Amino acid sequence: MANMSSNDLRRQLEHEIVLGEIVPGTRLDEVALTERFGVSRTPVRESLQQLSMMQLVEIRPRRGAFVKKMSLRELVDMFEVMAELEGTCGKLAADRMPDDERDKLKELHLITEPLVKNKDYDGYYRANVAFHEAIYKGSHNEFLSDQTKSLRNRLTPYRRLQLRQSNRLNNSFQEHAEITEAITSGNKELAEQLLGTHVTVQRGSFNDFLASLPMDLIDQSA
Amino acid sequence: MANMSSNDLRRQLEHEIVLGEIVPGTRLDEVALTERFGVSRTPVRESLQQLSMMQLVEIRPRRGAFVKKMSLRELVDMFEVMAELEGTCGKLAADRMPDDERDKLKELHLITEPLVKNKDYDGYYRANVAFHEAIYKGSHNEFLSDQTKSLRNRLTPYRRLQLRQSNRLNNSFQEHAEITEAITSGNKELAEQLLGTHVTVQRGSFNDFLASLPMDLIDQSA
DNA sequence: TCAATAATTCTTGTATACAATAATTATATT
DNA sequence: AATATAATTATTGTATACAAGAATTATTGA
Repeated sequence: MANMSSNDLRRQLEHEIVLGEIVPGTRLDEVALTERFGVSRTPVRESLQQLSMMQLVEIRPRRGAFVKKMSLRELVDMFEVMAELEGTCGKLAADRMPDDERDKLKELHLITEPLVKNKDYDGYYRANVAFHEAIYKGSHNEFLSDQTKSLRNRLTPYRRLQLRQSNRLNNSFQEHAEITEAITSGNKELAEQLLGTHVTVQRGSFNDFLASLPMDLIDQSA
Repeated sequence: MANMSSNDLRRQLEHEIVLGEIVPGTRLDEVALTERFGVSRTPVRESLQQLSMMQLVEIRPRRGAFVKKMSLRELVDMFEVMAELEGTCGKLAADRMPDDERDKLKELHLITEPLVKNKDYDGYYRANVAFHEAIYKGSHNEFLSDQTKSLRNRLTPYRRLQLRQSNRLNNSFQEHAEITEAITSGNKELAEQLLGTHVTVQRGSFNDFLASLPMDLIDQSA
């Protein structure tokens, strides 16, 4: 398939970076990628250029491509924007979701109850993604939905561990209940407010949020 | 200078697309760009890959790169997000701007008064950009500021003509006055609300907004 | 004359070659 | 032995070469 090699490569690397399989800061050696994917440097370089525009990779002239390492400041800023975007999605979803989508959202929430009970972290993680993406789509603004999803992806490496505690799971489930109620009942102000605080801090303090970040992945140069 | 050729190329094309010098839908021929910039296809292609990730260019496999043409739906969605981002910038700026930035904002607003009087459309256009960017920066959230600026750029080709009427100029000036007052006085709710409506509709109707769009630049395929 | 198909040309996508700079290792000097 | 400098190696950035698919033109047959 044509031109797909550089796009495929980009998607694969994107996936690995977002999932934290390639740790922030790692150098992406062109010839190494060449050998790994069995292609020449041309598509490898094109995929790296793409990733650099997605802000997932930093290209330092004449010294190579590196998986982007966020500073604490950058992360805090990004989480703040994420909160706004999630809030906006919730506000619009509360306004615009048709009945079947509201039912689906309720369902997506309810199926997580046993996952919380069984402390199925991986299961809850996946269900959580589905729940939130249903809200993004519920905004019926595809651009907003894509932007929010893309920002979520960029923050994922820094959040993976956040749900790995039983109390956080319970907390998240509780908040989802309120969010679901707000959206399905069409209370857009409440939906916006709940989702705005849900992302970042899980109703805890800013210090709790900071403490939840994996400091070893964070750029301390500045 | 190293690796700068593909980045320079990207920046130059980005500039021309944002300013509408290259009309949406135009095909970007690789060899033509090769000849124009006096470089080989490699940096040309790399810059096109970059632009495609910025959503300014659409690469159709095996048929080339085209300046992205937005559909009406996409535009409406993007303007809706733009309104939210501007509002958020305003809200945060009202909270976070130090005194000197508030003074600077007042000044940026006041210097537009003669421009409005003299119907200096180009001058007002530039001053308007400066005014809004001061608010973005005032949010003291660089990520938000960058995102907002980038989205504004993507929408620019579809807004260039919006201020080309005397009544719109007056209207914009009047709204800026209120926005400036809200931000400098720290009224964040008002700042958010005013900026949210300022972007899109200039307090007019949705139909007025639609009518202001250059339909010839808009993708009608869907 | 028009439609369908074949031949040709053009363009993209990928691989490779070459040049320039950075990184590394070796050598020399104190 | 340690540091500075030179030589070597490796890696990036750009140009070119080649292969495959799309677009265009020419040709054939009704």
